[in-house]
Amino acid sequence: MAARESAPPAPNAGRRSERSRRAIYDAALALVVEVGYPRTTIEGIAARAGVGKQTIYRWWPSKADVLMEAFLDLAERSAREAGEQPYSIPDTGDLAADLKAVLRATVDELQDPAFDAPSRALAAEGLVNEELGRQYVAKLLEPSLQLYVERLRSAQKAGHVRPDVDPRIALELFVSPLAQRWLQYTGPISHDYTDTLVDYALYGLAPRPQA
Amino acid sequence: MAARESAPPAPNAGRRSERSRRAIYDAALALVVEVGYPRTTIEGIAARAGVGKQTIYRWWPSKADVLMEAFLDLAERSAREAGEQPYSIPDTGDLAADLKAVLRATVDELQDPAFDAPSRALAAEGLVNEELGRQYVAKLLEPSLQLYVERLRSAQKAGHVRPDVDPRIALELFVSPLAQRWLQYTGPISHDYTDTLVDYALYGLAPRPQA
Amino acid sequence: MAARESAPPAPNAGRRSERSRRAIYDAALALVVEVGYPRTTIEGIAARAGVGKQTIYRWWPSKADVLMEAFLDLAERSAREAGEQPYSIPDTGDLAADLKAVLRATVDELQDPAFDAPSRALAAEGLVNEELGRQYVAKLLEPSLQLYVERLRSAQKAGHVRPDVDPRIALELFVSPLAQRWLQYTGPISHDYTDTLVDYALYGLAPRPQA
Amino acid sequence: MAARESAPPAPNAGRRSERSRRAIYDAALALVVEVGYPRTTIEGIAARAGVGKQTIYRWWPSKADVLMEAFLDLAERSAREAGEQPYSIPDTGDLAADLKAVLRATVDELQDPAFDAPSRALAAEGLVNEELGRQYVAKLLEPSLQLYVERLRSAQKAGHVRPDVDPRIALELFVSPLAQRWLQYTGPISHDYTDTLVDYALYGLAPRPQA
DNA sequence: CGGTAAGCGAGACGGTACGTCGTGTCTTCAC
DNA sequence: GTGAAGACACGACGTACCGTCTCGCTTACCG
Repeated sequence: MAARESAPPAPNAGRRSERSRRAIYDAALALVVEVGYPRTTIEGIAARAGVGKQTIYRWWPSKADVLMEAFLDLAERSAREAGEQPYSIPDTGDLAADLKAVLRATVDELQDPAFDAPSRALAAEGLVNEELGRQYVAKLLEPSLQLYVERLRSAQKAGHVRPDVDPRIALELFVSPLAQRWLQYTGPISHDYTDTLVDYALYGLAPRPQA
Repeated sequence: MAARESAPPAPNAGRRSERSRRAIYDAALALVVEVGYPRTTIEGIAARAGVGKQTIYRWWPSKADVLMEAFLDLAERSAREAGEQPYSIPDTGDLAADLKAVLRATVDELQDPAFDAPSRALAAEGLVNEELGRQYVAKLLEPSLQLYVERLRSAQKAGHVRPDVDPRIALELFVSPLAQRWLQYTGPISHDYTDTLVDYALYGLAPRPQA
Repeated sequence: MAARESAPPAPNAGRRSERSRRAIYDAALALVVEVGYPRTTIEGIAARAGVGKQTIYRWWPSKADVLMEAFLDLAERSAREAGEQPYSIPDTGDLAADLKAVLRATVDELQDPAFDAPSRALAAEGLVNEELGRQYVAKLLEPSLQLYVERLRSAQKAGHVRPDVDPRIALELFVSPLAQRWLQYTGPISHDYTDTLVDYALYGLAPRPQA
Repeated sequence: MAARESAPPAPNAGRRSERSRRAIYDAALALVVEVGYPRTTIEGIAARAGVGKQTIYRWWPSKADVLMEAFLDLAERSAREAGEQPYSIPDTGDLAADLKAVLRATVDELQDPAFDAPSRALAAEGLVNEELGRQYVAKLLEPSLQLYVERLRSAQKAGHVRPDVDPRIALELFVSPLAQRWLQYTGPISHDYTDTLVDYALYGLAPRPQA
């Protein structure tokens, strides 16, 4: 439609070296895992990728953007490998069981440094850089959360969730606590823990009148 | 009993300049608000505080630690100003109302840049630096969360919360969603929103058998 | 044959900026004249030359080495400007007259701050840093002294100097006293003074048997 | 007659600690020998002497002045130890022999690091700091040179030196070459060398008419 | 002979410069 | 005409000393 950039001559994406891109992704992810995000530098990435610095600056505006793309690419590849229906929450009819299953899988994923390190790094950058934070949410978080929204809608249709409940808010009852414990070290995360969250969220804290 | 440091000669805290400390706190907080955390530098803090860099390095190991102390000091002073019972959650007997009131106050606080900017900066640093992250939790977060624990225990005694519920986990149902929306920009925060969180958390998402 | 450096990656001299080099030379010489050697700093040179500090550290190991090169360059340029026979001592057949002429010119040169300041600074550094001192001698002093050696050899051939005299030592009789008075302020320097030195050195202090 | 300083309250020399002064002298001399002059710092001297920095700043204006006094003190003590007539040149009637003897002794002294290091350091500082340079000459150099003046005067009376020769200049013919070789590494120094200097200086470079 | 003011060891302070590292821009050369 | 290589201006880092300034303390002198 229109040129995106104005000042720089807008590099010709057609000629872009796929080889370099891959090397940069790999280097960025490896460095974040190995030395941590703050000690990961653009010079370091370039050196490790066997690439000129300019090649990075030509295509990405910042270290965080490199990592963001690298991580999205990683997620995509993982998903592709993992198999069929790339992303969705099972719907067996038993809402509690389905949520527990997904959250258990999430807990496992969060323990994997290859996922934890870059993801945490991006989150950290996003806290302090609103622009990037919103990208993080839009590209990484929200797509996953929408799966919960769908599963909860389905549960509402089946009468297992109150119809007046807003699914986008409801999902936060079990997702946000896990997220916070993970990111901020406010507590240990485990399968038991997420099971409990699901139970509390679905049935509430207040005693049931009859039961 | 035992010497703490070994390499550096352990500065004599008795001789410390109160004047400099105050100036450093003020400068650090002001800069984080004005130019943002990443562009806040130790040199900048020193210059603004009218202090030698060494005076900062003598007493703090890193920018983040300076900010942490500065922010703790700020919180303390605010609390002292604010009044008597420094921190507690009202206990009117109506759990929902009490929680909503506290969360509304928290929402307001999170909008204040003087609180938001440093707090967010520390959280960001903590994501990527586990040591600091745990300090952040221990010194800033957990004390507040304990107030929720107490209030929930009191509610359990009054029979307003199921006795088998773990209050430390329960509080996350309404605190963590707010925290995540605030920190990660996953959604807007408002009084309505926190009210809803309290309702969902207390009464659950699943329909009640009788009502 | 063998790599010279090992730790630093040995900058590529081909890419070196001539512009920066010149600016650094000029700044270094100007500062030494204006504020003196001890108050000439690498930061100051960089600032005045409009150059990053690293550009200095990349090419020179120390302030003294910068100044050494700058001064050598200055000397070379002066010589080139000055004209034809770049460096030599006249040989009119009258040894005393020739030596007096050269020494008078030297006296004049030593009074010029543009020469005195850097030269003295390098000498001072060389006193305390043997490595640099030897460079100073090899690059700056010895070439000039060799001219005296040649002139004295020529005089020996002509029978004006005893054949058993070592010219390399002989020249010190008039050069070193001047050098010491100049460098150490042990006495005033003037054309009369150097004339006297030549006379004393050529004809000795002891009375001549006949005369 | 009048207070020397005006701004500072002029420390009371009567109360001065002799113990500290000695310790400072010793530390200064030792450090200059061990680590070299440029890496000798006032902080280092104070630490090594077990003395507060202020005790140094109270009594001396600069590192060089400390060293100057320390070295003068050392020289004095050495002289006192060495024996009776602290400094003088023998007068056996044989001028050449007497000069050679003294210069040989000087050569030996210049090889001793305890003498060489501080002396060289002060000379270096003096090159670049005229004020100090003149002090160096007045306090350290000139007194020794005066001994040569006297010896030469005596030789003139005895008819061994031409009466029209200026002894203050004459002495430089053998002293300055040695000084330059020593300070600037322009050549090796040895007994042979100084013997040669004396011969050249006394009898000149030009051939004698008769012999 | 007891009080007080000085010198003292100690070391924190506001500064300046150090030498290094990383940024983002620019230029050169090879493919 | 893209990309590897890397020099460049710049800015911040964390360290070392500077010279000044309190702090107790000890020590002499003086009233």
